[in-house]
Amino acid sequence: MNARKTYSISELSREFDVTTRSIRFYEDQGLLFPSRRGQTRVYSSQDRVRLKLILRGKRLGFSLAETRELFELWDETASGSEKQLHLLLVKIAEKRAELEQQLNDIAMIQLELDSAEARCRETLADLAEAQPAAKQQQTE
Amino acid sequence: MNARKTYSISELSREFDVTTRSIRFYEDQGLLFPSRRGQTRVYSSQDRVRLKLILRGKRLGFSLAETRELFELWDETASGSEKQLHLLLVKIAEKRAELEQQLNDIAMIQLELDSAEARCRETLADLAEAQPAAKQQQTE
DNA sequence: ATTATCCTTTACGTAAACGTCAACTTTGGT
DNA sequence: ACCAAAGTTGACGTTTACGTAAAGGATAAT
Repeated sequence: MNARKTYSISELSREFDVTTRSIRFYEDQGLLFPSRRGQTRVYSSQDRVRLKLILRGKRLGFSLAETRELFELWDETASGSEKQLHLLLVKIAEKRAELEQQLNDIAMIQLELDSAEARCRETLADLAEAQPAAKQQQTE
Repeated sequence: MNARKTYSISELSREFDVTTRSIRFYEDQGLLFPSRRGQTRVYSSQDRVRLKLILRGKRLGFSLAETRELFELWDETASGSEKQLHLLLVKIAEKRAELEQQLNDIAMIQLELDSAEARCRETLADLAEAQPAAKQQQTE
């Protein structure tokens, strides 16, 4: 029922634009556990989702260790004791806080970019005025 | 007119919770240019702003090299040729795109956290039902 | 004057996240 | 049967972003 397609390492490599070396490294670090056909790695759609999450985390500056920790806590959820579950809730709250901080940072940097762009365009306008109609691109 | 306070390296270190080692390293890498009183570094409020930007960038996973590049382009803006200015606009657009991607990533991860938390709470509820009133904290 | 506290440079060490061979094995296609 | 393509396991190299002394100069307080 759950999309039972499987993937080779190079398929995933191409799809997510990441080297096979990296994918194997993530496995080394305990983030992925593909099954094997002979000695060849076979990735399930679950593995694929995990890889997607790893890369998403990376783009946000999460370390592989952090991501792995979350994976582990998540995996324990099924059989988790009450303590484990509360711990996971705490971790989730922590991540939420981090993301809030990042949203804040992004908003601030966007403001910086706004003003940088404005100043940049002003300077360009000044140049255009001092040196009128030198080549007239699509200024309009 | 522009808040002319100055800062020592340890002041900045405390304010932003970053080691003096790091601050000096950022200078090494061409991100900061404090003036000197004798051989002691003296940071202006401009330098302080830059440090803030550096750290903000770091939290978003920007490398020091990337941040430095932006600083350099920005510094060139004042005396910039048309080409330089257009280049800066391009870079600004690139950064905007990155930030968009990050916003996307954050939104996705927030969804993941939502569902993780929900499942976690469900499991906890199930436990509470199977093992009723064992210690009754503030479940309500 | 003498601690104590900052600050400095120089230099070597390190952890994370891969890149880059090298040296095989496996496998699908002709 | 055979070759090229894809996959495998080491093992060592590299970059980034600092940590960690080591050895000494400058300054403020006692």
